[in-house]
Amino acid sequence: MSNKNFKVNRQNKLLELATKCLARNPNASLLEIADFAGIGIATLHRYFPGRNDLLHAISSKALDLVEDSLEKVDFTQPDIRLFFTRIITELIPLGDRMYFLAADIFTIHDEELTKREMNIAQRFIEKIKESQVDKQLRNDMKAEWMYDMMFNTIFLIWKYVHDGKMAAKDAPELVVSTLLDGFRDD
Amino acid sequence: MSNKNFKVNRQNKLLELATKCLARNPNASLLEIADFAGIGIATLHRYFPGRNDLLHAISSKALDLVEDSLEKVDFTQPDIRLFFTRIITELIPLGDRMYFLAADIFTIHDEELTKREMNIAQRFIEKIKESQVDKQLRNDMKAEWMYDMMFNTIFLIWKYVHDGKMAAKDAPELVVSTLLDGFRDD
DNA sequence: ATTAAATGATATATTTTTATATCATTTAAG
DNA sequence: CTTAAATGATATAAAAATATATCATTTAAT
Repeated sequence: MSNKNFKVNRQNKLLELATKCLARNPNASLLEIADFAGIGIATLHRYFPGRNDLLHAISSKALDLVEDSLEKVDFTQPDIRLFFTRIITELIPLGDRMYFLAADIFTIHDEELTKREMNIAQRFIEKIKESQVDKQLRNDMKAEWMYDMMFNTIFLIWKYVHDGKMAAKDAPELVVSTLLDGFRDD
Repeated sequence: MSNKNFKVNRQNKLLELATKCLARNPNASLLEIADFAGIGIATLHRYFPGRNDLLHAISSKALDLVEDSLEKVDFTQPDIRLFFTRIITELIPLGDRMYFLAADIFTIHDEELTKREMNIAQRFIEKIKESQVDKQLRNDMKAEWMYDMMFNTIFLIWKYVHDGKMAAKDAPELVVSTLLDGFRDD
């Protein structure tokens, strides 16, 4: 039992390092990934039989993290600005472990993963639609578009934080204000 | 002379098809690219000695297209909304030929290309800064951020148009309004 | 301390990708 | 029509990536 947990933790650590390596160079070979993680190529193959298995595990883990984040957020929060701030504050620290949900390259065409992604999207889109009904958000724009913009913007701010162009603590406010208020001076 | 133009046109056509192929599958092999373009792998190598040469040419061509688009746009247009609408209308039809400027995967670490990208960015950033001074755009946000958001949003709408989620003609207004006005209902 | 499992290094095999060479056929120009 | 260049198909070489096997060493559990 504790043995199994040890293995699981090691696997998680490996996943995290593999993710970081691939975020730096999406074309990294398995050998490069193993070196980066400080393990032998043989061990990498023991944990993940093939490249696809690794990519799938990374994607799945990324979805785990997002799902966990959503658990912590109150979707009944009536103020959409507070809601957005809360969720984005939660998501930003996930950093490059999220890279994979954005980069098409890694998209594993897997029914289960796609389904999970769609479920996440659906929760947001419904929340957005509610806010459209009660006039907090514009009604002349599709909720799906707003959702995609939100995630797209989060990916952009991740890069900013990663590149040191912005402090993580300032990120949520910038993202929320950009999305809700736009660039226009009023 | 006309012989040379024939070759150049053929090369352009090949570049376009290669780009489309890579946009669909960024890990496409050279053989897949050649097949997609309906030419032999030998011919592909004749035009582009190696994979990097091809990627470099694609990136360069993409920058050509953006630069050409900028040429058509009046940067002295004082109304920033009209300016944004104009430039985005110009950029959207470039479609997946632009994919490469967004996807990190293809980033060729090439001084010349980086320089050209930076020049393009600089023109926009200066325009944005001017609009901040005359109170058309918010002053509490870095111009660089607005620029990155703009391109990021254009990439997103490209996907929408490509996937048939949106008519190309409706795209510019949505992008401009999203960026300038935000999601908030007011 | 002993034992069994896991690991990393290494060697090696397999597969895939990239690159080059050859040649008959097609194409464009004069 | 003739000629020279360009092309695509094919073969093949070279390189890179992926996968498997072996084994001495390390590690964790008892």
